Amino acid sequence: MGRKPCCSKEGLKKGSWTKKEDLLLTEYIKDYGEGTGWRSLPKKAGLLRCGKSCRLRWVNYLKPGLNRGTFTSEEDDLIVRLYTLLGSRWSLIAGRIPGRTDNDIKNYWNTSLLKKLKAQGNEPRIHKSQAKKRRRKKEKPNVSSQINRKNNDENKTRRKKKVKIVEKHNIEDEVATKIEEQPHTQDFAQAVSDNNHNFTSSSSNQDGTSSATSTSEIHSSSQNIEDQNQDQIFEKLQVMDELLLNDNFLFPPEKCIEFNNNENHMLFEEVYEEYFQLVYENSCHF
DNA sequence: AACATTGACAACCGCGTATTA
DNA sequence: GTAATACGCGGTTGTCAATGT
Repeated sequence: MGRKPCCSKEGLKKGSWTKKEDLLLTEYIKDYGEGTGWRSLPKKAGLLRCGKSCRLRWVNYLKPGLNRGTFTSEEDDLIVRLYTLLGSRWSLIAGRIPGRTDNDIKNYWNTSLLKKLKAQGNEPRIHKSQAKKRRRKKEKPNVSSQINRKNNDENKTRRKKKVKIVEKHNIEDEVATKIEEQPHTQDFAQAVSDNNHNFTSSSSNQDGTSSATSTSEIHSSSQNIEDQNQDQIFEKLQVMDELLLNDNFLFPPEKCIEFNNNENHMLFEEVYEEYFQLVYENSCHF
């Protein structure tokens, strides 16, 4: 027994959207907003489409502020680095590139960027913890009832944790709390510095790979320490990623004019800068 | 000119997760 | 506490225009 389809397929239109449909959807969302429920939206808006289809059309094509121009080399670089760290978590990657959607980036990656990188002999490697997650996901058997039960248990725990975080009124407290939760990672800057120190014997090539030099034997013998450092850095990035997913942290400081007079602005700027510093300084080692 | 191939991107599908009844 | 429902994500497919033969 499979899951019920998200909507009845009978009488619903599929395929490319017409201008009229786009207009109906845009007008409806302009009047009532996005939060009215996608499932009921098509009926209310007078569309013969599945709610899912409406959401996709809005998010990927009609939503204001989307950047539909060609990808710049800076964006390419950022996508590669984020992919190396996060794997194919396109929505997370898109969240760091204003104006781009997950679908955009995914398509661009699959059709152009990956080929370009392969041609340069520069195929990115995903950080090992992301690779592990991927394997686990693939191996996971499809037993929905058991999983549902397990999920509900896990949901409960997550909800409790979430409530705990929401109760915190001060973002600074939240940052401090989350950092404290990470063992041996109290000082991000120090960790970056330590990490860089460990890699002083390595040099980044133009193609993004790293190569050992005169102290390669030290590098080799400290493999475990290096792994631990990478894991620590990666854990930090995950914590920061969680923080940056907070609405207040969504875009870079220069894009957040409303934060300019906000007491949290400096904190945001620091977290954001440190996040990207970590991405840039460590992605080639993952 | 006709057909085949390729590339880009829009859209669909199934699944996992979050929320609600 | 549980099952049903809704949402969002990532993988995949479909479509169409551009290019090659």
